[in-house]
Amino acid sequence: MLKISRLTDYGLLATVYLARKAGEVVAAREIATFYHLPLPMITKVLKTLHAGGIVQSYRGAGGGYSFDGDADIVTLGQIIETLEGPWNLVECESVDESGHAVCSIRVACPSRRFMFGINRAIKGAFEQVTLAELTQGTMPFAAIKKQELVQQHV
Amino acid sequence: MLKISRLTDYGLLATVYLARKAGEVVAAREIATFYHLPLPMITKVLKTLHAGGIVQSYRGAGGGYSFDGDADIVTLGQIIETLEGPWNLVECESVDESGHAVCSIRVACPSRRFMFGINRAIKGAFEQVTLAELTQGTMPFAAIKKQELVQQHV
DNA sequence: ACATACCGTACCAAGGTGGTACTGTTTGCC
DNA sequence: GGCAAACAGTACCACCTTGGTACGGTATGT
Repeated sequence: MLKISRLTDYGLLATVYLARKAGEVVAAREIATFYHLPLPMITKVLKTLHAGGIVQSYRGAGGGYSFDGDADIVTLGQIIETLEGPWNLVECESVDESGHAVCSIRVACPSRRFMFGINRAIKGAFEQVTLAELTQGTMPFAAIKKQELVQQHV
Repeated sequence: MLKISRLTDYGLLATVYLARKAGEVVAAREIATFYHLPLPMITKVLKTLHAGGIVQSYRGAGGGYSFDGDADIVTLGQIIETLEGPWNLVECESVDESGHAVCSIRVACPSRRFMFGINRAIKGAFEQVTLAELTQGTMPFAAIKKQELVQQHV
């Protein structure tokens, strides 16, 4: 239905929270209570973020998570990719376990090229928003200009 | 998972097929066999497209569907909106039956503004691709330029 | 030792999606 | 008139994803 999952949304909130306290070790519980969200959800998403290398984790008493990276380098796209996994707008370009194309009418498909392009445009939009901007709460709105980069993808 | 549903995909294919034979009445069966897709799926999606005013329908023997409009005016965005219904990237802006905001932390949410912007950017991307272009198979790639239209949405 | 807090995995209910079936209604044609 | 073609509407179902929970394990500071 063309929307990001709630889990991904939680992940963004958690990342922003950590980025706002960059370098500081914060327990998952603190984030959960701050946003009034169920703790298991936050921990689950933080595990994923850690596995993806977005945040660091510290075990044991006094442990927690922290964002130690550069908020100007980490992008919204990276975070979403980490949380949602690799995705495509349509299955056109997706392949199954054996590496074969999923879509059977792929070569003759009239919408594939467009979808591929829009797919990239959307990913590009996510890629151009940095965590720093998310954290600051400013809004460098990404507009889409047609014919900006006409590409005949073959 | 941030992808359009397969039904919507079918709908795009069907619309393009009709647009390529603009004015001509085509049976659903013809479209289904052309794309090697299950007939009930195609009929279902064509009903939706007709209900949304994208295509015309003709009942009875020799009936079918046809695209009689202007392919330069109909946009990909309109078709998707018809097929998927109104959507938002996140639930932030969605409201329940009584008109209240779904999201409880809405006012303090750090990602809302961005999501709202990206939401619009994506919709804008869809809106800028016309059915005519889809039909021709050319690809006016939509690029996203940051800071193109900085908007401080309140 | 013990409490804190992350790790891994498994589980479950609910909702959405993809697909099918069936009955009705309209219309062209013999 | 009768029949077949083709859309209309609705209901149904299996499957998968999603949101959320539970629980035992491990690391660590006091």
